[in-house]
Amino acid sequence: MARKKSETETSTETAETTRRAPMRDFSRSLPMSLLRAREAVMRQFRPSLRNHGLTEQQWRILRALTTVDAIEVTELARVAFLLGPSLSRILRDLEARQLIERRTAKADLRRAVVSISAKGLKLIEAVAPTSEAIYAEITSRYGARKLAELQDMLGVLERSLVAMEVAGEEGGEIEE
Amino acid sequence: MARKKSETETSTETAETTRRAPMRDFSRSLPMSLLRAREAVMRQFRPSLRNHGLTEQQWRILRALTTVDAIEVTELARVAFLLGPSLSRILRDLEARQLIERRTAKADLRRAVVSISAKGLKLIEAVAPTSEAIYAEITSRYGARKLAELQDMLGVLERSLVAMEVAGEEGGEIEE
DNA sequence: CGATTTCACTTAACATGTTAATCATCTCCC
DNA sequence: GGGAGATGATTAACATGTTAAGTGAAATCG
Repeated sequence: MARKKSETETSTETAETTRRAPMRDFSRSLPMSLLRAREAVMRQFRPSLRNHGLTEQQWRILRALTTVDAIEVTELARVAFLLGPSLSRILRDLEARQLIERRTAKADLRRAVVSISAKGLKLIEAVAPTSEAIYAEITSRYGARKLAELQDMLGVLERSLVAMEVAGEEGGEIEE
Repeated sequence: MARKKSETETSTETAETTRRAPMRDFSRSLPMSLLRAREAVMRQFRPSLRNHGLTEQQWRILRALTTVDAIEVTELARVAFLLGPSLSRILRDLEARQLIERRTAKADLRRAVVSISAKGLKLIEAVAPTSEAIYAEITSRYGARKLAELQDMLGVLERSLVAMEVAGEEGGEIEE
């Protein structure tokens, strides 16, 4: 079905009639909804970050570092929601740009402790006003109450999915 | 502030007390909430896709192709929510694996038209049951009603952000 | 102790995200 | 109809996502 070549049309747009309707189910899936929403949000921030020579992830790391004195790499990965390998690379670059400082823990030579540098702090302070203005604009447009509600629902979703993972492993997957 | 070395502690976990509280604001931002929620969802699907040799994006493309007879590359990018360069690479690989077919439009030699192959369809049919089971499980755990509401809210957010972009450009950024 | 295992982090390898540049075609307008 | 500009698609270059493997140090247990 849906094979008709649309003879009543001007023909430069073949299949224009064929594709409109049946795609809905797919593009309305939960992963796609989340992806598009997040992309729409980040599209607001990226230009400003880019003007300051920062990627989204680099910003996340520096932003997280401003809230602590110092932090171990693994914990930083958890907080900034980055995988170890990504974090490793980014920290190498940020250190080369002298935006962060890294030292090894005295008690455990495996662990590295990271903190933001003065230069890094200055950069953050340069970006923050724009970022906060954008965030405020988003909040105002969407509604502060609704935004809080949305984030609550996202949190609940996240937790129910974590519970789902646990339930799927309780048999004993020790098959290495 | 918050510089005390925690002399009352066993000292292997320096800064353990320093970092718990002050991180909240950051990790509760809207982009982080969306990112974590989406990751929690995708974590459910990735293993199954991986078992069938598909990445998330390859699956999105094939899944989109099942809903149309054929589709132009640009339109496919829009529907599968991928940027052109990513799509280009993935289509090259999927074509090499004979999961899709590609031909050039007769009316406009710039345009390429893509469709799923029999082999691709078979693959989709092999993956779909597991995917749908997972989706059903998510729906059941989170609640169908709440899920629909969440997706509505995400859609509203997306649209209000698009409106925001337009508003930010209406002065005339003709500065090349 | 000392071998084995675990742990923190890094590298490696490949796939995708992101922006800019390139290439071929197509449109439009004179 | 021919040249300037627009358009569809790809390629290039760099950053990150993702999984597996590697490396060195610490914990564990015999």
